[in-house]
Amino acid sequence: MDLKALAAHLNLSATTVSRALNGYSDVSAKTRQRVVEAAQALGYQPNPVARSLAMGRANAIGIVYPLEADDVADPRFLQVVSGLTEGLMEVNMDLLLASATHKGELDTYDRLVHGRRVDAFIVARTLCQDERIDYLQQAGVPFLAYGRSTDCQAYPWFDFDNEAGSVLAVARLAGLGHRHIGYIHASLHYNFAHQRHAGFLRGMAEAGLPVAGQWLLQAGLARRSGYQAMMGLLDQDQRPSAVIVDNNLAGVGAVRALLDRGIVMGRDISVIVYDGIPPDTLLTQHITSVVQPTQHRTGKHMATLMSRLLAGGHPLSELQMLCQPELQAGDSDGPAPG
Amino acid sequence: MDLKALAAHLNLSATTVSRALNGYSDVSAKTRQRVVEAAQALGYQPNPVARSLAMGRANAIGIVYPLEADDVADPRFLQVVSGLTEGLMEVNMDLLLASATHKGELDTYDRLVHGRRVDAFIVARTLCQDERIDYLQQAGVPFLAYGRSTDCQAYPWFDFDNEAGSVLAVARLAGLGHRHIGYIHASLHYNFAHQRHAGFLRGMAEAGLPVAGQWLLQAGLARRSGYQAMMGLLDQDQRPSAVIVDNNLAGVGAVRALLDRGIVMGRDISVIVYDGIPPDTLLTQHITSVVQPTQHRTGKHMATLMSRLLAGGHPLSELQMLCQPELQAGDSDGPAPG
DNA sequence: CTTACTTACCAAAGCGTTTTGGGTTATCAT
DNA sequence: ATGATAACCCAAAACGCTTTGGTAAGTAAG
Repeated sequence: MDLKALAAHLNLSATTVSRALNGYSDVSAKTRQRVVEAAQALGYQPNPVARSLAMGRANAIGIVYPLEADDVADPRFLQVVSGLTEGLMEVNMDLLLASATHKGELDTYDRLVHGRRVDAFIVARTLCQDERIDYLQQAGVPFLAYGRSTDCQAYPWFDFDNEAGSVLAVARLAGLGHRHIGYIHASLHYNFAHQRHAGFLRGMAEAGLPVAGQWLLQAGLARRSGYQAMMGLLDQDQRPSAVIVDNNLAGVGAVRALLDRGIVMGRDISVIVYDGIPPDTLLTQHITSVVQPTQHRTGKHMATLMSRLLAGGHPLSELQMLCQPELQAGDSDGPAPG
Repeated sequence: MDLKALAAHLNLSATTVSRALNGYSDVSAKTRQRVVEAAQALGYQPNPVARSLAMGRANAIGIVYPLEADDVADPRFLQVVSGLTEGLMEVNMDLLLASATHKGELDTYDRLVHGRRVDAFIVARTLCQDERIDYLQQAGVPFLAYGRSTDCQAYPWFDFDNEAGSVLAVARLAGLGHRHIGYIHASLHYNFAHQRHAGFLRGMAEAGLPVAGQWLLQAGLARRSGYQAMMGLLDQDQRPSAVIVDNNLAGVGAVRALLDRGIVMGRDISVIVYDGIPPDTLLTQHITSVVQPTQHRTGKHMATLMSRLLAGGHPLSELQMLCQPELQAGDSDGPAPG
């Protein structure tokens, strides 16, 4: 059942049927209804390939993920993708997944956009200085960044207010009387880590607390790495009475380290972790967390931004979205000792 | 740079250029080389959309995953997808990701295939009786199953020899002198669980060992569930001296339960887990495991099968692939006590 | 020197839409 | 009545490729 057949069945031209279905105004209400009903009844579905060819758009967006990165295995990624596909479906767009070695990532963008397979990209895991963004900007390829880079004035992005999240966390601990607060963070090349780190410093300053260099530890984006960082912290002569971990991967490791050492969270030490602790880790305590919208909602938000981007005509302000984090209280923190 | 432009540049017809590039035999070697070189030099890339329209194929395959399932978060899924995209890229196909609620899953297939967005599907997490497979078979939509259903004669699939894997595991434990072997498994509606379970029974029979019903426990596909199952096993009056867990999600939980109880693997109890234990779990021991090709290689294998399927003309035997598992020795098992 | 193949190429007809640039009829003020 | 305006509708071109059904030139066989 193609457009021509439908048109013949209705004694109309293909043009009119097409325009009726696509909401053009030069079709009478009566005709439009007739068309829509017939399309429904006969189960007509436009051929997206023909559509794309005629319109010069692929009606698909691409997402490239690096093959060898630790975070390929990050389940959260898949959840974002899930929300994304759902949102894109509503505007009749497809999501194309491509993989690339880190080295070949730019080539992959090139191939996809040059080959007109996708209309735009989503760039995930943004770095402070991100060559992918530089490349796409310079090549004039539309994209939406999941996370801002340092210089983010000129392109669309979706991000969390990471700085505010850390300020929130510090304020909570300071309110509980903590004066010695440690901080475990991912590589500051990741902008989310950079922002959260900045927020930590600002929060400490606002609370009038000193920042101790030896309690500022960098960990990789991996559970084991967080484990080691926390162990390192615990082995120091002077321990902080509270610790913030800037990502949940390292957070899981950090919490496990405390358990292994028999240190009770909420009593012996206070812990706040970003993004909570996923239930698959078999840790029973409720960790006090800085939380953001669910990954799934995040995906839907990005779909919205994406459709605006492709529709065109939206000012940049409507293509940038900042989500405020919240503090979710658990029982992993408590009043400072003494 | 489109085909016509390239043809004009070469003083050839578009037909000839197209046929030269697509390996038709009615082009002289000299001309073909000239064309290929010019295409290379001018950076010509065929427009896949136009191509698809002309050929009546989408040049894309679809993979639908359920939104609410536990295993959306399964990192292994993403790794398979990674290998898949890589393999498909080589044959110039795209991977389209779609999500669906379990309820709406069949509709999604319908929409994608009816809308000619994809040429074929990959069906993952196959059940013994799988309505998706029934549907696709009956609808005449090409697909490749990742895992067989019970009745798997008539369609293409990729699978592991799960039964052999369990036989291997039992034989190893029996060889170590174990006579009392427990088994924790996922829902037998999953065919992989069914097959592994059958293999367990066969292995026990072949070793002349009795199967104790109270040591045959079902757990969900989740770490917590495996934790609880192992705890249940440990709380019984009589404990087995060895346990096999049929999936690594439950396996992680089971191992954690042993650690929490202070039971030392390899000394107090022997443990074999399917698919190993991912490094993100912060468990230090090397668990003896039934292992399969990496997820990434699995994906590439599936890409191969898929391209055969779409090329047509291959007998079913070349569209079905069974991988043999191996036993990877660790230090979580040891001789039976006494 | 035909006849019959083979080789190397090409014009034109699709593929199923959207878009362009009208055209026809009714409506309305003049 | 008449020109202008609006409201509907449509034929044909375009999108960039593949495929069909040739033709012309060269070669081999009769």
